[in-house]
Amino acid sequence: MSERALAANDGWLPPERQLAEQLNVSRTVIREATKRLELQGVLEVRHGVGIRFVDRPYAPVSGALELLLPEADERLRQLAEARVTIEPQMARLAAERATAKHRRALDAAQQRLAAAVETSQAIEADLEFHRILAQAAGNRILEVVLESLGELGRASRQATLASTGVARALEHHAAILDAVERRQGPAAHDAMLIHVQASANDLARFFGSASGSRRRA
Amino acid sequence: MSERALAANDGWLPPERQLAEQLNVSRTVIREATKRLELQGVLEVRHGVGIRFVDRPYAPVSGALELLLPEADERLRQLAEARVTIEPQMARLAAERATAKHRRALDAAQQRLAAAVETSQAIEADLEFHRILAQAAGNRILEVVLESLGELGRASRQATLASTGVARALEHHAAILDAVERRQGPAAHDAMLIHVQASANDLARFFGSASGSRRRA
DNA sequence: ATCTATCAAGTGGTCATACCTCTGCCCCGC
DNA sequence: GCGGGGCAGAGGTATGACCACTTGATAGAT
Repeated sequence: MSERALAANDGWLPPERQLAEQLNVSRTVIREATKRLELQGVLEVRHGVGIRFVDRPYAPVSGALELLLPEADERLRQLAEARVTIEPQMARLAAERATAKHRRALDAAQQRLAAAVETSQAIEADLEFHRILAQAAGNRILEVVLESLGELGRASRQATLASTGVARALEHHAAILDAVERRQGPAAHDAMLIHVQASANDLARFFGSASGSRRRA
Repeated sequence: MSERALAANDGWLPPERQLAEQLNVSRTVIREATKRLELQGVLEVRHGVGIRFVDRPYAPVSGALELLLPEADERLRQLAEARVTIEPQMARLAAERATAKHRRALDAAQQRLAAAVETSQAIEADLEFHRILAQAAGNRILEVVLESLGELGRASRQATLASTGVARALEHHAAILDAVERRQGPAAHDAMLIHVQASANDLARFFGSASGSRRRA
């Protein structure tokens, strides 16, 4: 418990054995602690490699939700519904609170989406756009929840983006972006509502189940 | 690995040592597993007593959010904002989907709130009302998220309920309940919006910070 | 007889040590 | 130059002992 202790030059922690000695506890308790922190999304433990810091506050949330809804199709339905519930409101907040930095980042994500050639790149750019919007909204709670939902729906985005192409997503994002630039909260809300409802409908069509349209918010 | 195995007559698991033997693994791995499951809200481990099953799918979520926003006042602000964002929408879904069973349970919670003498009883009845509403909405994801938020805001409810009394909460709940009975989604939405905005304003006043009113949803 | 303090059994929590498994990288042979 | 083998070091598991906490039974005082 001296000098640099567990300072971690890069994001890596000292080995478990060394850590145990530094903290004057047994390796057992170190292991239990790392396990907890891993589940909390603070650490990542890699067999044969080491332990490093990460920043995934959404990990516990997606984990819990995944465990909660094992059946993929019903999970996606509720996922889409949750997004329709939350994202438009969040877009409104984002439009009212976004700083210049946020707007630049949104712009960059939009350009990355336009330039994407691989589907995976498009997905990442799409997620990034929504993530920045959540950050701009200035509510960490909503941000983490949405991030978790995005994580759970990564696979579904694969399906929808592949079937409808990125053109429509680009169009929708542009409308949202425009509302944010003009600081028009309600407009951003409506634009986002259109966007997520379209995604929900795609998903419903993809699975052929019931569902349908939803009204205002 | 025979007979009743880890059947758990009541909700209790066999002791760790016995469990390890039954599953042919060391106690170490049993302990790591229980730790994980405890953090997932599936088990509760009590020193000197034993391990039992619980059902707290919201535990990881509240844990993550708590770790995310250590400062109490800012957390409560964002908490209130998140509730304003989500709960009205959820009330609308609940009004559209509630079964007779749900309506009876809401009624019971309402009566319990009216009959509460201790503040703690009132808090539980209040939480119960919102919980049932979330269940009626038929979206497990939103339900878990809201449950987590309720868990985090338990302390704040103490303050607001004590300062404003239960009378106003009863009134607001009655309006929501009425809308649910009549299956009026939008009415339920609006009634809930009034309710959570009032709570948010109480909180803001309680802390004397900035904040203020919020428009529609 | 009742109440209280003490104790003992059983539980999870920690420790120490040894060994297994996986990963990354160096180094040697080709 | 390149590819494969092996080595060092990381986390993963196994074991056996002991510590700390809860609970309830039990012996004692009142």
